[in-house]
Amino acid sequence: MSEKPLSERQKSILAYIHSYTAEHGRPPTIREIGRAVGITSTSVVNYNLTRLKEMGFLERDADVSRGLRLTGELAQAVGSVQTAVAQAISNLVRVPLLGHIKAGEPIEVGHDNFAVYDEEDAIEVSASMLPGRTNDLFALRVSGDSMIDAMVNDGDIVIMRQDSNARNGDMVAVWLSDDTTTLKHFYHEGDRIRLQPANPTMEPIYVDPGEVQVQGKVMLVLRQMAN
Amino acid sequence: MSEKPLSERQKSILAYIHSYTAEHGRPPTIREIGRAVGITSTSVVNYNLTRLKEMGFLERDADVSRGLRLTGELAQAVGSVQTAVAQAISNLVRVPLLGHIKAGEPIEVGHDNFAVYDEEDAIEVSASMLPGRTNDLFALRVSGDSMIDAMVNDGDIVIMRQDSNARNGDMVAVWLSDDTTTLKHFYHEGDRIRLQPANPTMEPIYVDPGEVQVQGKVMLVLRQMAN
DNA sequence: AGTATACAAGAACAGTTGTTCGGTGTCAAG
DNA sequence: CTTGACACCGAACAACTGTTCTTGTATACT
Repeated sequence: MSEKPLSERQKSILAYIHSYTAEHGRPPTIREIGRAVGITSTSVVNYNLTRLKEMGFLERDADVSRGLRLTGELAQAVGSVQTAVAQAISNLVRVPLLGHIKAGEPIEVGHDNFAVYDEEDAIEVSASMLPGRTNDLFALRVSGDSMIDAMVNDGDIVIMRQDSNARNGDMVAVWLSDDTTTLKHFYHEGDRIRLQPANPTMEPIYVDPGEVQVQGKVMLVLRQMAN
Repeated sequence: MSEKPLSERQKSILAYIHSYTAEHGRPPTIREIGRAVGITSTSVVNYNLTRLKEMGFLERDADVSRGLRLTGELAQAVGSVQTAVAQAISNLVRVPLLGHIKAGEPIEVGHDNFAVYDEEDAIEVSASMLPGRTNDLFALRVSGDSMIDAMVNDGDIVIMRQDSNARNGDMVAVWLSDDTTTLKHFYHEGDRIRLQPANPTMEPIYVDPGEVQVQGKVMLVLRQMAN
């Protein structure tokens, strides 16, 4: 009995209930439906509503004005929506993809406005993976193989937080005085700085504090394998 | 005029409209409000509704049953919500974090039901980074340094698609006959298989098709640098 | 033909619902 | 004390709304 296809009339009734509810915040009356779909008699609307209810498309509260509500799609989208939206939106961070990071160049940060929500080039990540503030984050795409000692490949995306003060253990993007940019673990050791590659088989390098300029702190590395 | 505090009665009216709408998918009638708040006369409810409307807490459609709707919070949460939900949810993929991947062990996949939406251990990623189906994805945390030749570090998270048929160029998780699991680029070459490390400085290995078992296809690698 | 079923239309009914109007009590300003 | 704004109550009204009943049409099946 549930295999019968919906008639055009029933489809437009469902569509009208959907749009009307979305627009007015309440379900339409039987006569409003009839007027919209082109039915002069309320009984015909009622007939089709009963049919649609039997097919499971909507629920009805007897003897209650506007006592109908769509099941599934919209019922959830109106009923339990505030929680779903709150969770989904609050857990989703949109990080602008601002440029590239290459070995021989400083990091190019196009504009300094990080509160971007409608950009096309952006990376969406769960907020649970990015602790702290989420408004001073930006993403860069790695160009070239020069970062392989940091376990970062060509094409990888690094999400960074703009911060010129690094703490011990942080992985930072540093611009060295020899015009190279690398990603290394940062350690203050007395009057010099140890830059430790992420790859444990590789040796650290030691530099003077004046030779390094911390461009930002790496928060997350993303690598897409398939497109 | 807008600085007057809400009376207890008005606050409970607003609360009732909110909860009633969330529960039934339609605004309450004047008499339903009166019954809930403890007002016997419909005119008093109407009086307070007019007052609340003047204060900007709700809108009213004259001469329409249930013709009231909360402004702000709920009006948005009901009106423009389906688009927000559609965007937020459709762009957000929740990948279950099923276990660990180590060098000396096959991949352990706890349960074979991937349609997990309420698990605690899950990774949320933008759907734009995960092409194709999103229901047969799972995530594994890498243990140990055995994957450094695949540019994958200890603690990294790999998101994989369950797929035993690999195509040339795919990065796959393979279980070799010597009881090691590695991540390599997969290439069919005649009657043997070439497994190419992601690190371009490392040499490939060649194996017989019978010696490899493809556990899945790597879609994404995640590395959290800071917690 | 006869029958059953799905679909549709119009009318009428009864309960619901927003609105309005007269009246009451309180409280502070004039 | 009087006045008026404010909050409230009860009742009545007219319009709205869901339901039901009767009738009609078209199609398929026996």
